[in-house]
Formats: sequence, structure tokens, C-alpha cells
Amino acid sequence: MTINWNGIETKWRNKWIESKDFETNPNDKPKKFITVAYPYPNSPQHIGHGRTYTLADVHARFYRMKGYNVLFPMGFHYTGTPVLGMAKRIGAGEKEILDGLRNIYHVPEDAIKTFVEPVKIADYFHEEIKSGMIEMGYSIDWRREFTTIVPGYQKFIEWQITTLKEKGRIIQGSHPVGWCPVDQNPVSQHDTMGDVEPKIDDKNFLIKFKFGNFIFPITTLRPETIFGITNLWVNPNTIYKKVTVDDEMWIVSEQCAKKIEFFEKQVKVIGEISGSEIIGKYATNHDGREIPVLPADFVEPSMGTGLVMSVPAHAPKDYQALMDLRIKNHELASKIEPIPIIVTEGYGSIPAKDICEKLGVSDQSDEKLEEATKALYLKEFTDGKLNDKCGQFSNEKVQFGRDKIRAWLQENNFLEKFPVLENAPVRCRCGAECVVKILNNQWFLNYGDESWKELARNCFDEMNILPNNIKTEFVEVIGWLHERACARQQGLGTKLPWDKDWIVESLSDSVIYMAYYTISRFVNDGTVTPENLTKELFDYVLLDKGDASLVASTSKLSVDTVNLLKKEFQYFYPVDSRHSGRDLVQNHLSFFVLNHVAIFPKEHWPQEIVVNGSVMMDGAKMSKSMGNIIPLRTAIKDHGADPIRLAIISSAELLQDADFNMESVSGIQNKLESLLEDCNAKVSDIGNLEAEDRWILSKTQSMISQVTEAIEKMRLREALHDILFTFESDLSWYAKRIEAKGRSDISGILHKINSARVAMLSPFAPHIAEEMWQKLGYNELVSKSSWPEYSKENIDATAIQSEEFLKSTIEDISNILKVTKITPKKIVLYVNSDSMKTKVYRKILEIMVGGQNNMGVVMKELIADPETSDAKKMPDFVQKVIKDLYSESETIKAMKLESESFDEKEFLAKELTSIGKKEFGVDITVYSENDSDIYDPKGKARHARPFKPAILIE
RNA sequence: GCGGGAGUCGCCCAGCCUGGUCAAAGGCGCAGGGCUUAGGACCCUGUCUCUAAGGAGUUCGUGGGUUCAAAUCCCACCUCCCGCACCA
Repeated sequence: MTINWNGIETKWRNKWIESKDFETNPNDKPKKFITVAYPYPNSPQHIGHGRTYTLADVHARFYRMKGYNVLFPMGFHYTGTPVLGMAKRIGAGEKEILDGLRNIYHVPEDAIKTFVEPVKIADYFHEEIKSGMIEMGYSIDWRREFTTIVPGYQKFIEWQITTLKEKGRIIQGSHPVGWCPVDQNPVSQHDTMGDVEPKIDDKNFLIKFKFGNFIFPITTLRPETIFGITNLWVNPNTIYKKVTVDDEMWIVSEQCAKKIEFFEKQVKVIGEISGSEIIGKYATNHDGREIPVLPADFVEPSMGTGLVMSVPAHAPKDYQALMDLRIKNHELASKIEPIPIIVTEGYGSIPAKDICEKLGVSDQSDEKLEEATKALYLKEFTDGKLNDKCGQFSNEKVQFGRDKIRAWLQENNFLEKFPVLENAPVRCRCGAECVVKILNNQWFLNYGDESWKELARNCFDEMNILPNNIKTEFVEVIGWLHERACARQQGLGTKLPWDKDWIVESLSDSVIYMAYYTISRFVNDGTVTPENLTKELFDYVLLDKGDASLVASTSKLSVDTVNLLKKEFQYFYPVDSRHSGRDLVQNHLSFFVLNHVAIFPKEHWPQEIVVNGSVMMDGAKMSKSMGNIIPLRTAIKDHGADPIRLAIISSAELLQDADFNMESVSGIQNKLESLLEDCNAKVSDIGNLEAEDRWILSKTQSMISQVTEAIEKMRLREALHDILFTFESDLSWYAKRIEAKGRSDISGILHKINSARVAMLSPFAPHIAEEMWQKLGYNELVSKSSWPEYSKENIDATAIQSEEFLKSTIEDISNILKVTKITPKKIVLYVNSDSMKTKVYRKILEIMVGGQNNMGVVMKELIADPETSDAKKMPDFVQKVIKDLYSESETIKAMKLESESFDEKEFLAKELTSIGKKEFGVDITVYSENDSDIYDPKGKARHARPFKPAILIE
């Protein structure tokens, strides 16, 4: 039988939609509010995106069956800049992006035509993604859907950001950004050629030297080396500019003069001076020392200020340049000696000299100098210590001393920040080379605030984080988080209410929006309009502040409506579970918590975060350039939604990267097909239970308990595994037993088992589970049925334990046959009947179930008890029993202890003969050790131990 | 550099928190058998080494340690992956 997946899926999806099953309103039942980070619609979703949503959907469906009133909503995050960049590129007719849209995403031509308008791109992919979600069978309440640029949402964001400001969480300050001087805009990855992220190095500094009335500003990553300066380097072939910078006069390269204009400085060129004119003169450093200026060709005017300070003891390039001059008998250079200021193990007094000699550097143009610089820099940073040349900082480790020296210089106006683009040159898509610009009126969320962090920590302490081992990462993130820009100058979104030049940044308008799901339903159905959503209304509904009638009048709503909104929010909040990918741990998920604790009272803080890993495709990372992206909708069409859901879930535990491949999809399809075939309507009632019936029914019970617990901890792979495979091996053992006995009266039992199994499968594979449920003869939907209840009373300890006994006996026989390669003519079993052995066995069992495993201790306890003191006569037996019991689970041991009067001989004689005959093709005879008519030609019987019959094979 | 994570029997991947149920689940692959006109699918058996009695030996990145007992706990080391911000 081949399943028409899409056909089945459409059929059941329509039933769900018809019965409005997933539309959730407050009622008397306990609620669960499960949310996933909404998507940014600038491309169709692929299988990787499907993972988070699928996990959340399983979660939601599970709790629905457990009897909760589950709200699982969805929105679309339009806020941000990527679609702006896309629209621009599409407008410019860029081939690369157009090809991508046509060939990878299969966007129709007439849709592409509209894409010059950014919102149209978002609108198109919004619908595309939504369709995919519906086709995947996600149980979403679509009545609450919104995008982040609709007026109602914007009202909500205005309220959020105003509230944060009122609570003192927002501050203003300066911040460096990558900037396009032509477009007059900040640039991010999406705005640059080759999609490079402009990386800003703000550990770069400028140190000021006096040169008459002028200042020589010199950039360095190592401010501590000022103590070891011997000279400055200037390129004799460069014409430098004399410029006024605010109220100082600087000498810098032309390129540098342009850069510092973007640092909020008033810059004016007032003259020129050539490098050769400066050479040979002296500048003054911070402590008044005279520093000579020497020539060096390696000085590039485009780097830093176009001037370089020389620390030959610690900078290989400086050392080599100095040596090169000495070789040419440069008079001044010959007098200069390196000044060592850092002591590092493994290096002599002049480390730069050591490393240059070690690597065999020939001259200052030698490429090996890069390597030397890097190696020495790192080594001195991690291991080096400042020496007594460094005054008050001597004896400090470099990595700590550097910051102190930096701060000290800054205080005394010898140092300023000089952020640079680490990966320069970065080109804007317009072609211009990007610069670093310092924005001085940027708005920040003050995540660095210790009191705020403390609140977040409190929240994390009480929150359930799944999987638990990612909790430490959250704690770390909260630790190092500091001010974060919350506004930007372009892109879609909501304007800052108090400063309309800025738009609320996209990671800041997506942190508490789950609250808006409780309101959006009423906006969407017209109960309220965006104009009604006043600050007073939000305060009342979300924070329980103010008075209903007052709020009603300012928001122009009835008191009833106002209270309806409030009731809805108070019913559904807090968020019970937030699902997201692990890449969002360091930003969205942490901000989600920080913003909740800043705005809401404790009872509305999030309860749980579930983090999942990403999806790989055949072991490789999915990427557009690799061409291995499979759009989710294509995959659904080709393989069916359920197989894809299961393939995603079954390939890895929560936090692991899941590997998606077609083999696993088809494996799952086959599995589901055979499961469907196994589902038949009940044709008989359950009659008298035999041993194997009691066993399989007990197994079903423990399976239910196991699966339920696994899902509660979101160990979905494990749960699915149990449903699909562990169950299978139990059932096949059962089938074997049934067949050996020639029974045909088990359809009632199988029906019962399959019902539980299908019900548990339904959150994972909801469509096909409905089909199975129908085949099982049910008229209602499985998604509306109750989760199978686990009851301990239905577990028959004796049945489980005795079936294990049967299995292990058969295993022993097969083992012997395998090793001896005998073809058996006769199999004889001898069960223990010695009452002393039984007593000792039970006593050992008792001791070991109590947790004691030590042979010596067990023996002592045995001897101490007069009932079992004879154990000292049979140490071999005791040792073997302990060993037997080591390899048994705690539950089996406990069960053995529970089932007191178990007759091994009767059981084996009754149950083993049928299956034994089938397995080994001969009759099996069972004797008791002390039977008078015993057949025991080889004297095997005395080896019998409780639950371990002796075996004779002829 | 800072922070997080991983290394398991051909491959993928469980187990580690809570030590004994672990020669270590499951899937894939491979080998043999069944089914089939054939192929596919499906089912059974095997898949570290040795073993003519249900057993033994050597394994979980490397080296130490704790323990009656270590894949699991502790220490050190090696290797690899990911994130580091104004970007969704």
C-alpha cells in the first residue's frame, strides 16, 4: 500500500479547520500558552525553520490532549532592514538576487515585479510561510495573527518602549557603527558588497604626542607600549595635512583627516607638511621625553593616522625597521636602543629581536613579520608582565595593565578611542567605501545595569530551561550583556514616540509581543480599533494599573470591553513555554526575559524556554550558496508533512543539530505505512488474559509513562523512538508468543494497544494518526481524544518479571547452541528447588534492592541472619547470584521481590514448551532439581539457581 | 581573547546529570536467509575479538585519579565546532 500523503493531510486539515479546534478562548480549563519566535519573511521557510515550529506544535498538541486549553499563536516580524536592501537590489536589476528568487524560491515573475517595494517582499513571503505552516499541520490559532507594522501592534510597541523609558531602562549615548558616507546610512551585512558584516574594532586607540603647537596622534592596539617608545615612524613620501580638530591642531594623513570627521569632530584642513620635513625632528611623549622621528617606507597613510610609534623591543616590525636603518649606518638610528617593558617567559630581554631571529626575518619588507607580530602580540598579552619601566603599573600582567594604562592616559587627555573597520575595506552596495561613524545620540536599552541583570537572574532561577544544560549559557549572557542600541535610522517598524527620527530596532520590538496575541484577536475582529489602544488601556490591561471606567473613557471603549481584554490577558499570561533556535540564546531569548522582568510583575514572567539546535542537510550546513536548501512546502509536496515532521524530530535530541536526509524520510514513510496497516477496528472483546497478554498490557502501561515523561521534558526524539521502535520490538515478541501458541483471540488486546500508540503518535504525526484512529473505528478526532492515562495498578509485576525470565532462558539456550553449534535433539531444563538457595536468593535480592551491592557486605548480612547463615557454605552461589542481579534493572529486581510465590517449573512447562518448540524445533522437558523421576545424565541439575535454570542439550 | 558545546563499536546518533540494568539502544550501511518473475519494499539473523555449554578478553579522544565497580565522577592534556552585538 502506498499512502497518498497530501490527500490524507488535506482531508484532516479541513476537518480541523471546520471544527475550529485550534481557536482558543479563555475557559474553565487550565491553560498553556505556547509560543515560538515569529519568522522574518524575506524568504520562504526551509526545513531548518520547520524544526522549531514542529517542536512547539508537538508540545501544543500534547498539552491539548492532556486536557489543557492551549493557545498556540503566530505573527510575522516585518521590522528591520533586510527587505529594504533586497528591494534596492531588485530595483537595480541585480542578477544574483533575481536568479535566487526565480530558481531557488520559484517566485512568480509578476510577484517579483512588485518587489521593488520592500513591504511587498514581506507580504509575499508572509503568505508563503503561512501556507507552509498550515500545510505542516501546525495547530495555530490564526485569528490572532498580525504583522509588526500594523497600527495596533505599533501602538503596543509605543507603549512598551515608553514604559521602558519611564522605568529608566533606556539611556542615550554614543556608539560606533559601520557607515556609508554616500548613502548617509549605517550599513549592515545586507548592505555591503559580498554580504560582509562591517566589523568594528573598538580596542584601537589614538595616543597624542606634542610636536610644537601641533599634536601627532598615533594609533595603537597596545597602549601599554608607550613606555617602550624609542622613536616615531613617518613615511618620507607622504604629504601630511595640518588640521584643526575641535580646538586642537593635529598633523595626520589626508585619509585620516577624512575618517575623524565621522567621529563627531569639527575638522578643518589648514595646511600641509611633507613627511621628509618632519623626519629628524623630535616629538614629546606623555612624560616629557623627546622622541625622534625616523623615516620608514612601511608606514601607510591609509592606516590609522599615517604615523606610527616605534617600540622595537616588542614590535617585530619596529625592530626590523630600526635594524635596516642601522645597516645603512643611519646616524640617529644607530644610537637608539630598544627599551624592553614586558617580561615574558620563553623570551629574552628583547622579545622582538628573539622572534625575528628565530623566524629568520630578512628585512622590513619580509612577509614573516606578520606572523612574528601576531605570535608575539598574543604571547605577551596572555603571559607577559609589565616591568619597572612602567612606573605605577610595573608588575601588572599585560592583559590587566593595558586597561589601566589606557584609562590613565585617557584621564590625562593623552588618549582617545579610534575605532576602525577591522575587515576594511568594506564596500557599500552603492560602491562607496564604508567608514566608522560615531553616533552620539543613539538610544540604548541599559542591559548593563546590575539591578536589571539581577531581576533577570531571579527569573532564570525559577524558570524551566530545556534542555537544562543551556541554562549556564543564559547566566553567562546576562553577565556580559551591556547597553544595546534599541533604535535605528532606517527600516520598517515603529517610530520612537519621543524622537521620530528613530525607529524601534527589530530585536527590541519583539520581546514582549506575546502579550499582544491576547489583544490582536479583538483588533482583528473589530471589537477594538488601533485608536482605542491608548497608553491607559495597555497599563490597565497588561499591568493592572488604573481604573476601568477612566480607562474606558480615554480609550473610548465600554467598561465591558476593557475588562474583556484584561480578562483575556490575565487568563493566558504568563507565557508557559517559549520555543526558539539556539542562535537566539544570546539575543532574543535573553532580551525576552530582560524585558519581561523590566515591565511585568513577577506573576507574568515567562515560565519556560525551550531551545533547539539547527538542521543540517545530509550532514552539511544549509546555505543558499551550497544550493542545498529545501523549501518546506516543496518537501511537504514531495514527501508529506508527517514524514517530514518525524524526520526532523527523530534525527537528534533537542539541542543537537539535526541531520535531515531523504533516507530517513522514506524509512519513516514505510514505518507509518505499516503502522497504518496494523490498525484495524476491534472485532472481539478482551477475554481471559494469558501470561503474554498481561505482559504486553503492562508493557504498554510503562510505555505510556515513559513517553509522557519524555514529552514533558521535550525529549521528543526519545518519545518518538519509544512509540515507533521500542513498542515494535515488544509487539514482535508478543506476536511470536501468540503464533507459537496458535492463538487467534487477541484482536481486542491489539486494538487497545494500538489505540494508545496512535494517540501518543498523534502530536507528532497528526494527519496520519487521524487516519489510523478512523481505521481503529473511532468517530471522533484523535486530536480531540485524551492522552492515554498511565496507571500503576495496571502493571502486572509478575507478568513482566516472568516474561523476562522466559526470554532470558531462551537466550541462554540459543547462546549454548550458538557456541556449541549442536543441532539439538532434546532440551532439558532443571529449575532450582532447594529451599536454602531460594531463601538466600531472596535475602540477597532484598539487600540489593536496598541499594547495597558490595559482595562482602552482602555476605556479612547473610551470615548475620540465622535464616540464611548457611550462605557461608556456598560462596560461589552467592557470588554468581550477585552477578546475575547486577545485570538486572532495579525495577525487575523490585518486581522479583514483589512476586513472592512464583513457580518456575509450572511457568516454564506451560509457556516455554510452545515457543521453545517453535524456536528450536524440539520438545523441551522441565524438571525440578529434586524430582524423583529426573533425567539428568550429566549431573547438570545441581547448577540450577533461582531464575536461572540449568540446561542440558543433547 | 571571552563565552558555550562536542569527541562512543564502519557512519549517524543515544547513554554521562542520578556509577553497577553497558560489549553499550536505535537508524543507516554491510553479510546471510525469507518473500518476489526480477528489482524495490518488507520480515528474520548476524555485524569488537576469542570460545563445542549459557563464558572470557579488550573497548567509549589521551593520560592520570577516586571507587568493590567508571562511557558515566574528579584532574590534566589533545582535537574539533559555534556565538561575540545594533543583525534578523
